Order: sequence, then structure tokens, then C-alpha cells
Amino acid sequence: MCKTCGCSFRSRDFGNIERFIEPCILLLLSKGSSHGYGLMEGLEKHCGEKVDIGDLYRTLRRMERDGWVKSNWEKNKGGPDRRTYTITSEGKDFLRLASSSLIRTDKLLHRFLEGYQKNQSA
Amino acid sequence: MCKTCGCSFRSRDFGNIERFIEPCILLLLSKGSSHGYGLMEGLEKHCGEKVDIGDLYRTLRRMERDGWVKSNWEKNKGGPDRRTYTITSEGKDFLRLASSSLIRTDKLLHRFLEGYQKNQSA
DNA sequence: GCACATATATGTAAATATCATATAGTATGT
DNA sequence: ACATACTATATGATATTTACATATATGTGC
Repeated sequence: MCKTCGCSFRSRDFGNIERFIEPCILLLLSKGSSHGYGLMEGLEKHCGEKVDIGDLYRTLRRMERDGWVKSNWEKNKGGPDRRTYTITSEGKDFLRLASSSLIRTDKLLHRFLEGYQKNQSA
Repeated sequence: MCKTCGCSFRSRDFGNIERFIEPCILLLLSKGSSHGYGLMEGLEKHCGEKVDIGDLYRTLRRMERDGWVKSNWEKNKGGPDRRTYTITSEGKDFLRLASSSLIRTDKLLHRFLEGYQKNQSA
């Protein structure tokens, strides 16, 4: 069942931040290095939505494999050690490309929503 | 390789219309019944992007299974017969829900792009 | 010791995406 | 008649992504 709208059809959620998780992560990391759990909190704070933490960790490892981020373990007095992620120059390049893609997505959405509202009022 | 940005990392494309294919199809169908090939042309015309035709046909069958559309074969003098799709009331309900999700997505994107541009100028 | 928050990671199954290929009717040019 | 192109639907095979559950471990407060 869809998490957001509650429809019984399928799980796909068109308003889900997880569809744009990588650019969001890279944007946060471009403001400062962080670790998985911290990014989860940052994403929830900035996007107002829960993210699947397991998914997030796997996404981060995939992003590291892809060269967008690099990580290293850091000691943490107040809890378990953390794997801290830092954006790479390749990650910055990708963030730039993803942003222009997202501008296109934004235009697409506007066209859709205009079309939808026109349809509703007709 | 990503179709849009050409990056070598992975195929994910944040500007891809196929991420919102179902609402787009339902919007087109809410303006009038159509068949797979016709929807492909409609999507390309309204969204300026090619869609994978195989994916589109499978998506339509899935949407029928989910109850959002129904289909019937229609004779076509000028070519092969067509499977014509019509939106159902369940499909209209879903379109309404998807639209409010997409409004949220739109806000999310704006927040992201604002954050990105602020970051760039800093 | 126990519960709870922090912190990372993986197992598994289902859903989707990607790319190629199969099949067939109609139209047009040679 | 034959080749080619366009229209039209569909599926095979594989890879990727998503969803949900579970495992593991550290530190804090009671």
C-alpha cells in the first residue's frame, strides 16, 4: 500500500523525497560532511519526511562506489563510531548535472499541474 | 549510463518523465480515451521526451490490473487494431491523489533548488 | 540490568526499468 | 511482387530499485 496517499493499488509514491535522495544528500554534504544517521535527520528536517534508514545506508555505499562521496570512520564519544561521508569533486559535478535535471523535472511538473488544474476547472 | 546527463555512474535520471508516467497517462486519458501508441505520441508532445514504448505498454497493463484504466480492442482501417484505454473512476481518484503528491514534490524541488542556488552563490 | 536513542548494515522479496526482440497490418515506392 | 517504413502491441531477459524486516553494537539515564 502506498505510504502517502494510502491507496490500495501499489506502493509507488509520487511525492516521495526518496525519488531525489541522491541530489538531496549531495546538497547536504556540500554544506558539510556528515554521517548516515545525521543525514537522515537532516533530510527529515529539510524535507519534512521520514526516510528509510536502511535504504539510506545502502544508498550512501552505492554513492561511494560511484565516486560521488568518500567515507572514513570517526570516533564518537557519545555513542557508536560513525562513518563520515564527504562529497568528492565528482559528486559536485554530479550535483550540478542533477540540479539541471531537476529544473527540467520542475518544469514538467508545472506543465502537468497546470494541465490538471485546467482539466478540473473545465 | 544515464540517458540525460551522460554520467557514467548509473542510469538514474532525475529529469525523466517516466518517473511520473502514471499520472501523466491518467491526465491524458482524462481528456479522452487513447491507445498505447497514441499515448506515446501524446507524452512526447506534452513532455518533450521519448518514452520507452515497451515500458509504456507494460505500464498500461499494470494500470489496468490496478483498476485505474480499462481497455478494449478497436478496429483500425489504417493499420493494426488498437487496444483503447479509458480512465475509470478509480483512476480519476488516483489522479487526484497523485496530483496532491506532485504538488508536494514540486515544493520539495523548489526547496532543493533554492538551497542549491544559495549554495552556489555563497 | 533494562529501555532507549544512536549508529551501521544486510537479507529477502517485490516492483520497476532497460534494452532487445517478436509479430503483424497497412502504405508507398520501385 | 518485393523492400522498406510506419503503426501497433507484446514479451524475454536482465539489472536496478524499493520496501520492509532484522541483526548487531555502543552509550546514556533510570
